[in-house]
Amino acid sequence: MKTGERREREIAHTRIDILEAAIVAFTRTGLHSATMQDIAREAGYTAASLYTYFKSKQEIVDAMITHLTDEYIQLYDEPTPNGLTFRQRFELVSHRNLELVDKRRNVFDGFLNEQAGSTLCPASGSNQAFHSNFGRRIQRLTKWLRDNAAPSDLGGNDPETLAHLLIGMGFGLFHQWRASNSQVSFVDYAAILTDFFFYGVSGKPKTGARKK
Amino acid sequence: MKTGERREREIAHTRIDILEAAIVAFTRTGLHSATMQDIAREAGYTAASLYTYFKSKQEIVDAMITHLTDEYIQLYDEPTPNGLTFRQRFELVSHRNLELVDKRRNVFDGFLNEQAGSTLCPASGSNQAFHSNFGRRIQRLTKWLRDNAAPSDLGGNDPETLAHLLIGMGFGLFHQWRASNSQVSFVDYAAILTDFFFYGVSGKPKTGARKK
Amino acid sequence: MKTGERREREIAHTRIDILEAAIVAFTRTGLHSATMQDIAREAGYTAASLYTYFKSKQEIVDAMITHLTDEYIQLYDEPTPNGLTFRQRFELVSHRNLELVDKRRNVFDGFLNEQAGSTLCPASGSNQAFHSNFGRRIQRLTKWLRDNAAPSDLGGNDPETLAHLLIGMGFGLFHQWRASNSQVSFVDYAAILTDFFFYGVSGKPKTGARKK
Amino acid sequence: MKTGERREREIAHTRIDILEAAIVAFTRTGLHSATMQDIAREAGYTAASLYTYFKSKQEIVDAMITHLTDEYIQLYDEPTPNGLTFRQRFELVSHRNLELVDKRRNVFDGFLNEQAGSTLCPASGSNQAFHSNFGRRIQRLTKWLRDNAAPSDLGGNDPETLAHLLIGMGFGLFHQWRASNSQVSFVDYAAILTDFFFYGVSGKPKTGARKK
DNA sequence: CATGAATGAGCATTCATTCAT
DNA sequence: AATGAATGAATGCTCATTCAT
Repeated sequence: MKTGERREREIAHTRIDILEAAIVAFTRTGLHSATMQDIAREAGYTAASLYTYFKSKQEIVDAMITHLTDEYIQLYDEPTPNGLTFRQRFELVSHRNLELVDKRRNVFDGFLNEQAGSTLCPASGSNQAFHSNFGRRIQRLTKWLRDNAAPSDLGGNDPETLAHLLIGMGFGLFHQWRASNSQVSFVDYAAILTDFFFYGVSGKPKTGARKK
Repeated sequence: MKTGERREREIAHTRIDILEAAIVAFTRTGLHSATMQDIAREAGYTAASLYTYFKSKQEIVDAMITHLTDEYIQLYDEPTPNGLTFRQRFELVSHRNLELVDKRRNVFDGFLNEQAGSTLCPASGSNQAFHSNFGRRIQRLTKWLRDNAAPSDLGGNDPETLAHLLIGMGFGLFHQWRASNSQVSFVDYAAILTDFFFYGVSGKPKTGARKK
Repeated sequence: MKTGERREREIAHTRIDILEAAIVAFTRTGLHSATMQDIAREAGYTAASLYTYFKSKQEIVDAMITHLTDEYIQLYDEPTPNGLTFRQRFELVSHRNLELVDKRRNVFDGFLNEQAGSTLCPASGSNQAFHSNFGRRIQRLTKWLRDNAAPSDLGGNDPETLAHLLIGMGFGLFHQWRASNSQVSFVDYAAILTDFFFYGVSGKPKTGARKK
Repeated sequence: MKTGERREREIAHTRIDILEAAIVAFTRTGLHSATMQDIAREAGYTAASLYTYFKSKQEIVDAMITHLTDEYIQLYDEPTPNGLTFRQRFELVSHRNLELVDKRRNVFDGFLNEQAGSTLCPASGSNQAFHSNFGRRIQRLTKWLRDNAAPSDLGGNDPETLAHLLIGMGFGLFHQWRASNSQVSFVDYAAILTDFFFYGVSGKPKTGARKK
């Protein structure tokens, strides 16, 4: 007889399976167009069964967004080698970041397609979940900047503003990558992102004046 | 009896009216949630009447996106005073840009809410319209950079990449603006955008070393 | 072009048609079992069309109950010949009453079947409508008793109590009639009802003591 | 190891427990709205377990109706003191009757609410159970009248008709009682019922004229 | 025997779209 | 040209019932 604990673990596992299936289904068909049947089919269940694990479609959507956000946030919790400069840490984390986006590229494709395709279309209640989760991303990145950069490293810029700029830049580069259809991995954009983040269009100073 | 030309002008006018109504309806209720009746009510017609001017709801959505993109693109066609430096021209255009976003803020709110809320949800094939229109924005901005900046102004960066970064940054700042609930106008972010675009976090060089 | 008034009349007419169809459907299949499709089929529409005239299934149910109650109440508003004794008026109205039940026998069959079949099963919101409409029946009958009987005619009994007893007796007799499968019309029970109402089991006094 | 007999007794006991739970569940939520889970929860089982004791939900409903009817019928089998007049016996049995209704008031509330609320809604074939059980009530009351009343006591009325009238009157009074929200016990209506049963609205003859 | 899990069969409701007037 | 009315096609969700454990 399974212990309650074990059962709970199984349920949690099934929930994750369903969420991953939902990601696939939503990514393929769109957040709104994807039906419970689509998700169920992808997960290997019938639509009715999903209600054993989630109360409603909305709950699945919300949990999925939170799931993706959790995954993103964990990225900043992974340890980094000691003794790196801020710029080196930045590049490392950017690399991880783009790596994750690459892994989840379909999700963002969906995002670009639907969102852009629509350019607008606030559903009903999902917004809540998205909003708070977008906020969580911003906050985690903001905290990372505060923890890893000296104020002088940020040129006196507000870390929260920089977080918004960075996430926006990520979207922009992602779009270019997808549009280019090139074979390069998205992580290769980390260098561009880093350079631009530190120096903008003016580029790294050529003179040796940057001693410190 | 109206001439064919006059009729055509009237039809074109009605189409624009409907598109503006659609923007309001979609912005209020969401791209997917907004029904033909919602749009019709906003436009002062009945749902059935919309079919006189558009073949389907999708066509309205597509036309609306194109309409908004046209509006955006025109922004770059407005004349600018002569004798400005690149940075001055950049700031001026950024200002116009954010001004337009401010005017259409509800549209972008919708975008952030629904899209982000969903983070994904590609309709079915409609995305085509978005995609091509997003591309048009990128292209126009890219062209503007090419026309207005000397290669050295861009630090050797690819104008198209910069266009992607800029549009992404715009989204990021817009989100911060909306989340902050402050009374500042969005156009005030033009300075931040400009500074960051030119120097990244390192900021404008303080020393006179940048003579040349 | 139809005037608004004429349109309204048409809508009202269609609503009644649907209610009558609903009575048939509900009577045949049961209040809960009958689907919107059942009602629509009976009314010659599709299920979707019913929503043009009613907001929900519940609204149809409520309107139907009210419709039936209205019909019942009107029965007491029809004029009666002058110069009748209370007993004569009572018998006349009873006659009309049973006549209506006869006409609507299927409705009451449904009532007996489902209700009895279940003997209990308070749905969800329909109760409200039923309750208030059952109350309306009681009140109208109570008023009729007050208007048509001198207190001495009622032997000092509370008219409202008598109304409850009468309606209950009607149900009881109806059940007997349906169970007996006899060819007699239900209106023939009016005499039994009247005799019992006036004298109970003791029956009409045999002596001529019932002068004036 | 339990003997087959003992097991059978246990099963029968569990069945009764489930039926009582069903009464509570149906009474609370309605015959149709109450789900197997509702019943199971009330009975301290899971829905699946109910199928060990009953073949289907319908079987539970039917058994429950029969259970309630059995309880009602037993009422007439309880001994009554000797030497009472018919009227005294009638009043005694009426008292017991209303007492039972009082005890089961929720059941009848459900009846009034749902049934009346619907006024119709025959399930599908379940009605059979109700019908036959309603008939059993009538028959038992009819038999009681035959056993306890001399033909003259009934004024020559058909006992079966009287049984229908009485049960109907009971429903009518019950409704009044519930609607009045008064603190009186329902058994207090026994006097009204008795008086009306014997004399109708004309009331007990005041004069001694009713000799012979 | 009890049950967690799974499911098939339905059902009310919505909505883009058509068409006669 | 405008619209009231009608509808086909979906969709989320519920629930009685089954079955392996």
